[in-house]
Amino acid sequence: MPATARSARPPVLTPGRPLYEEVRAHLTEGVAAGRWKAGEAIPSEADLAAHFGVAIGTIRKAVDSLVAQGTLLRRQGKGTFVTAHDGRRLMFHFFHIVGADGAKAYPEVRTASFERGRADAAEAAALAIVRDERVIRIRNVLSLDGRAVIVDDITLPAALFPGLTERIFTARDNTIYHLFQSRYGINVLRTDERLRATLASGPTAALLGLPAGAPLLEIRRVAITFRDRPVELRVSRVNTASHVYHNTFGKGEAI
Amino acid sequence: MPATARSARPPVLTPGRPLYEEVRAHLTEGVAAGRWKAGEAIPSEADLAAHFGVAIGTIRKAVDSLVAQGTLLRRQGKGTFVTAHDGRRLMFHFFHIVGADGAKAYPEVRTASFERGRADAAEAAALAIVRDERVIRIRNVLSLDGRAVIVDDITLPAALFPGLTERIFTARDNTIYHLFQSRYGINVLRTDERLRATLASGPTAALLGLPAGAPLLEIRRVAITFRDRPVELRVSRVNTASHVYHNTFGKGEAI
DNA sequence: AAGTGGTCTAGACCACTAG
DNA sequence: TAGTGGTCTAGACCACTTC
Repeated sequence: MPATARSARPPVLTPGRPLYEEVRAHLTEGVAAGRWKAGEAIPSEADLAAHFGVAIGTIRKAVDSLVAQGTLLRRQGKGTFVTAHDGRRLMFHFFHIVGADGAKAYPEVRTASFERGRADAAEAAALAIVRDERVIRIRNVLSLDGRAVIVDDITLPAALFPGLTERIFTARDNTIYHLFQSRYGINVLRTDERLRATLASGPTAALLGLPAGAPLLEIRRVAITFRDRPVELRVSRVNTASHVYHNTFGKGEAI
Repeated sequence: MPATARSARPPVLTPGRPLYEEVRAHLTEGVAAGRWKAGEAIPSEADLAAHFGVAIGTIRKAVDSLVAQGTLLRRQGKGTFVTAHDGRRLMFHFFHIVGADGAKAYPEVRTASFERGRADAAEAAALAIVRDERVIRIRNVLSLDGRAVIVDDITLPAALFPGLTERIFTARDNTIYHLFQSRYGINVLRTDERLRATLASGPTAALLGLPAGAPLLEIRRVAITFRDRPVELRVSRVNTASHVYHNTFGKGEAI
């Protein structure tokens, strides 16, 4: 069959852009809409090819990009699955504090406060909501190697997290992004971070056991899901006396 | 022709791993060895397919990964080129300081000192050289919007940069990584960064016009080329009063 | 018109997982 | 043994660049 003679396909694939992009968009929509939930398998490549009326190679190209993006996960012989945020996957995808020697460390989290309020101007701008919209504010203290090292101030749009209580929040046995996903169907796709150096003061200094004037690394992170929707604002203050923020650029594997 | 009946191919492709990985390794080797220089075109996909004795689709898969890695660059209708570090490509790939409002800014660079010396223990460890090996130390002051904001202390293994003088270094009209590439054939593939918060003191404070005790963001970066070879150690100290370090994780494009 | 990369097809066989 | 993803082929046509 020549490449141009496409057979009839149930879902309308609007022309103008490559088929694999159409397929990719449909798959992404399916995940975002919860048609396939985190950890579940999507249909086999052969089924998808039949469903969309395209060759299996086109399906593979679409799935490839979603695997690269982190939305899907392939397991040879088993199937293709929606990525689940358990198993510490995003733990280290989005947590970049390591020991000064580069050793990874799992933080121990304690929730210091959990309150409801209304968005101020900065929060509203970061979360793409209107001012005075309801938000949830959480303060966590993270310890590494038994010492308090990080203070996290988290702001969530309350509308996205109905029924979230301190009890539910602290009872989670996994990362916060896993909670987002398992309870609210929110997949964090990417984060945007801005880092500054500041000086310790007030309650933050006290929580970290530091004198006023000690240097702190401040990380202002916005977590983003499908359709560029911000779902979380998190301001972290890190004592970098014995831990550092670690980061690599470029996907170059050795030859 | 069935998939298993491969025709004779001049370069021996060792079995055991996928053909496209073999091809990828050969292409990477060619770039690393300078067979095709930065900005030059590699052979066409059809030529490569004939040369390696594989299908064009296999070549495409190998090239795809090198394009994703940033080593190669495709231009439809023209060819596939070795990425050149001019045109500010790596400028913003590896320079992450932006205005507090997120606006990109081009730094103005002034070289404050250029000296030769011998590696101390920390430099030797970071650059994978032996202690007391010859190094070049450069101190740059970077200004954004007319104000000194960053002090860079750069350490280079002298063996990798023969004949590098302050005159050559400061005469460059482009980024330092472009100089690495154009004069020494060194392609920076990736960087490893560790960030801490520190306090301003001594000459750094003076260069930035800050009082002692002001908070500074310290970035310790190692630049890495093929075969995981470190080629540069750079310690940057950034005044984040009106600029921030910006960073995103996750390649998620909107649906 | 010729040459390049970009998309897509149809089908083969291999490697892994499960019943 | 059946079903899944992983690799690879051979060839078609399209879109872009250059002459």
